[in-house]
Amino acid sequence: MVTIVDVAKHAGVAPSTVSYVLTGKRPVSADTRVRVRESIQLLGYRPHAGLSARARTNVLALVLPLREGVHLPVAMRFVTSVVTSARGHDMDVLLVTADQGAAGLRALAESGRVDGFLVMDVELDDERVPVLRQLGLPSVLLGHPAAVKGLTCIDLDFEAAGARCVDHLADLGHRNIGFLGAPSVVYERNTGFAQRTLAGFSAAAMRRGVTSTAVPGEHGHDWVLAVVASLLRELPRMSALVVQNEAVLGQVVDCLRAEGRRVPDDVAVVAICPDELAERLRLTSVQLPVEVLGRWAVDLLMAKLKGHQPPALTLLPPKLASRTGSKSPEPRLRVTNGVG
Amino acid sequence: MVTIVDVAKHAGVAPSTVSYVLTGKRPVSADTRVRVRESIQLLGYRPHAGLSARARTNVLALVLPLREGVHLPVAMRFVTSVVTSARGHDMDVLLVTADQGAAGLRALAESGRVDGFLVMDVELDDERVPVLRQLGLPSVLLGHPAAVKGLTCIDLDFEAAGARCVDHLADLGHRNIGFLGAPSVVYERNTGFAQRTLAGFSAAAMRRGVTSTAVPGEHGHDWVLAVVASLLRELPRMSALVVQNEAVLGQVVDCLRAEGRRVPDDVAVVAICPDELAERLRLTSVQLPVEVLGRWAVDLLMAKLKGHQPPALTLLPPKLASRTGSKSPEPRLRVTNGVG
DNA sequence: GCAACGAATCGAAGCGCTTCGATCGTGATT
DNA sequence: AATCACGATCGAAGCGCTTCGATTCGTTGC
Repeated sequence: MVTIVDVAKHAGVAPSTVSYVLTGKRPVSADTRVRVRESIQLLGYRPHAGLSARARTNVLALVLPLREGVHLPVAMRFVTSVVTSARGHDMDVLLVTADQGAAGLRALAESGRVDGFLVMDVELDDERVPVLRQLGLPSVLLGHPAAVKGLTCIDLDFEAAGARCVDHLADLGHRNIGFLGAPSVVYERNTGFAQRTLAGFSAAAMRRGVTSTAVPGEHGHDWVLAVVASLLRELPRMSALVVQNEAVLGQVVDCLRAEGRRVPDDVAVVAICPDELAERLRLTSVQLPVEVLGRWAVDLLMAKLKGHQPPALTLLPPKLASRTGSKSPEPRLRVTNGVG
Repeated sequence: MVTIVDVAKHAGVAPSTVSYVLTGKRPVSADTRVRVRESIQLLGYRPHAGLSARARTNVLALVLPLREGVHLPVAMRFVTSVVTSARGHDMDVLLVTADQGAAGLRALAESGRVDGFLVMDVELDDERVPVLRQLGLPSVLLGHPAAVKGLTCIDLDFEAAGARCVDHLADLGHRNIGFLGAPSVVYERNTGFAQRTLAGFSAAAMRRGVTSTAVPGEHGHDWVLAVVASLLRELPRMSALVVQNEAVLGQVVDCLRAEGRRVPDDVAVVAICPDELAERLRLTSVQLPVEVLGRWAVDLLMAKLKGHQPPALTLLPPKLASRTGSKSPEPRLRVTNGVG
């Protein structure tokens, strides 16, 4: 390993002089500066990251707490999208999955190992937000807390998404609509997307004069059975169900059928999930545009790195894809090409 | 800022003892350990990683060149597996997707940003291998080059996998077997898994006296059509086809059907791919145990970080899952729970 | 011609942490 | 009882880098 001392020796100066050439914290004569630069080049010296490191690392941190209730396949779609986008900007991605919370963020920022942060799974009152605000590094949130001032956030408009489901179903004549959401831990954590969807759903139900019930959706087959049963008990005339829970979506449909309800004839199911999943199960859905969100988030971060100041909040309007009428033939494998 | 010295003073021990409690590199009596832990807790001490050159960064680099022919969904399954395993060892993952080759590896190692390397998409004569050998940092290859001495590699035994497909089909009486492989760029790069599978396939075909033809499988619907047509032309009596190409697998089956061949009645298709995909298409397959490989790779790397010297090459025996006989009902969503 | 000045550079003392040889108690072995 | 062995702990020497007071040395002002 080439150290600053090696460079100093080679250039015939003191290590501190090399340091000053690197940091520019004290004036160095043009002559010496050139000589030191040459030695650095020649020896292939790279300052040890974390100590000097005011230089760009070309690494962005994707902070993704892998905690209970996070649906891994969907999370990984985000990762894929972020990684491929980052690649287009010549950036690598540090996947920070250990949840050390705000302290972890600060430590990472101070260690100088990354150029910026992409933060996922944001809670309404997230403890990491104040830290992000005062941090020297730029950051973008995938999802948004209650107060977004001074931040840069991008998210699907989940409130509108929840409302959109109700409106769609109410337009079709449904008067009793259930809502099966994320696992309860997600609500207990006050995770933004879950709370907002529910709020949008509830408000729209009230506005449209629709009777509704909402329940969280725990994982595990027995739980799903119980949850579906309780929905049917609480809302006997339930003719439509909105599901925001990728992990149990398929099981929910199965359970409804096991209870003797035809889907979608007896119970119309609308999912809020990535398109592919809804496509496979042939369910009407509000699309969760994972790829767009991931790419956009990276673009926003790169813009901030270049010194721009993008808007505090970018909300994508929800899009509903109706899949009731046309019973397509056997679902087909969606083919994704490798990256060229 | 709370330093290790503060903790040591508070606990009434030497700083080195605190360090040993933290790293576990030397035994510390249970009594002392508890006391030190309490002081750490009480003072809110957070070790400042990255200051000392020898400090662990708790980051492992997952080197995954995102180049043509790499199938992203499968690659991301590896990433998922690696990330969740790494999480269990309190490690984060730096996803290095930029293909700067050997130079990039060296730069990364010298920058001191990672503790070790996990290298994917390994070629038979990979330029990165000599660098990995002389690097100070431990590394594990997912896949293996021609010469593995001094390395640590883990891989599915693709040669056996190729042979296994032939044996299975030959046992069923097939005498004309096609092989549809990865895109041709993958072979041109001399990527290990592709070359080995083909070698195993060919050798087994010869051994069993089976007529065979092998073609690479480019992406894009028109290409697939052309490739399938050419296979049927070259091997008119082809009654079985081995496919090692996740990206076009579904299309291949579609094209065969479009050509009037029933699958599996006229043409038995055996895939080499992750189980889930084969399950969805209801195809017999040799399983590509992505999750196991990823987890095992991380375990190997952690073992090396602890100073152990695992075997140079670990090969997983291929497992064939037969899915012909039982036509299961409508494919069901495979549910994966979030991480708890 | 000599002191004062300031830019350029040096040397050494840290930074917080790891690591290694040394030391200090034990209990077990002769 | 003296010795040994060994686990637990300490002290000090680094690690690569920054930082700051000190030291040059060529200018300038008088």
